[in-house]
Amino acid sequence: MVAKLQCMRGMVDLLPGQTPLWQRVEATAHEHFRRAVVQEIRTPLLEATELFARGIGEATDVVGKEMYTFTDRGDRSCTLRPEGTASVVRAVIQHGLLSQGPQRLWYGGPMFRYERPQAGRQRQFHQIGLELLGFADARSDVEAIAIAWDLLADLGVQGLALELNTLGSGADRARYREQLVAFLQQHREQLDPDSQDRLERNPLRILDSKNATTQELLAGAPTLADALAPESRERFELVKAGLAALEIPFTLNPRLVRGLDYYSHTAFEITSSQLGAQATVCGGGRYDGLVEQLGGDPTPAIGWALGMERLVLLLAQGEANPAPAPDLYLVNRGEAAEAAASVLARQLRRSGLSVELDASGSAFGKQFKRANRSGATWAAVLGEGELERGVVLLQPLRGQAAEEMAFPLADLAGLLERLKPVAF
RNA sequence: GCGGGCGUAGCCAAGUGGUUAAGGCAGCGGAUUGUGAUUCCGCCAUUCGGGGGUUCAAGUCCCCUCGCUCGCCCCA
Repeated sequence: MVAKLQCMRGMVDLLPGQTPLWQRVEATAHEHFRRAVVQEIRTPLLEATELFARGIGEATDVVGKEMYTFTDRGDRSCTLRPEGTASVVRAVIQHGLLSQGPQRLWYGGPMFRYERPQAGRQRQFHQIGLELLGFADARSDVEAIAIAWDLLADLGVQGLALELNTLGSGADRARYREQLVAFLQQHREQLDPDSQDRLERNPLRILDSKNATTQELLAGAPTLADALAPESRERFELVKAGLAALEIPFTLNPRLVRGLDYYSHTAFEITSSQLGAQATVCGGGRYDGLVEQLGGDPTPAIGWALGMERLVLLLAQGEANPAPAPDLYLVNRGEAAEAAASVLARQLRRSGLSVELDASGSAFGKQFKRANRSGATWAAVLGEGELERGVVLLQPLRGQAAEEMAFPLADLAGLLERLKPVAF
């Protein structure tokens, strides 16, 4: 036997039992975006590596070690997108969309990161994301968060928590970064190895460390909140007040530091305790500097990304969807009758019914067995006898009384009238 | 990249060195050549993720490797 082929590590197939749930999530998201007047944008999966290097930040793990990067035949360095924001911003700049005013955009689709897979984390994963570009007001932060919150609530996800923090302006962060590094340098030996490493590369991320002794040490460290300029502080108060006015509950998490470089001011995560180690369902924040950093005019913006796999995990509860039952199962046998059955199946399908046509040519008993198991509401029988009489036999499969009715093949309208109310 | 657990059929699963790898579900064929329940009968792993080794003998022990899984890191 030839060695079995299987999909690559960290890549998964979504089988027919799972796709209905994905479709429901996507349809719900689309509807929420429609109501919020947010338009879809689709960008290529493949981008020049430089886009992510410049946009996300060289110091981040995503860029440093998780990207699917390769050289194409034209010797260009290409990367499979590890997230959506950089591409959206690139497209917006490239096509001058902001000259037409602020943009309210959403995107969806696969993202790629070369990581070790675990619960709620794959190498190819899917995100749905929102980007509001050209909006500076704190109310846009509130609106972005509210859209995510309401979408998740509408889907029926239980046990979610919104965590909120502010990273301040770029100037605030630079100031705080110095204070933090100065403090931590004095206690360098007490830091865990990872945090020591981050002291040079990305010191703010140390705040997020799960190491217990590092966290004890941080208790005495200067806080980001204290380093905020008054305007930044006021801005954050407005965001909190806006969320409170919408009755969206949140908890403040001063250690919430987004991993990607481009965030500023509002940062948030929506998490679930039921997800294991990868608890974040939705993460986002404000990124006022990114558009300019990628070559556009300075533009304030806020956005978030929602992890589809994690969301589906929360909704699935291990339940697989059964195969959908057809409205009608068409039993047929005999050369001429089989040909007529194909025609009939097509006519019925054109009328909107779901019809399973038995193409096996097996004995009637066998076909009926399959008809019954298909879960169909009706069995229709078209054999040589029926064809000669120009009728099709109709039999309800749900009830025990197997009342058979003959309908003229020519009178398709009458047949449909009989079928539709029950077939639904 | 690092650490723990696990790989027997499409799925669940017995088997802890001794002759032919239980069982269940699903599937397929038949009993029933024009009618769906149930039942009954038959079929469905020359092989235990893959490779090497130890042994008279390996699904069972050892090594390597691949994959899955949970966690670290990181993030959605």
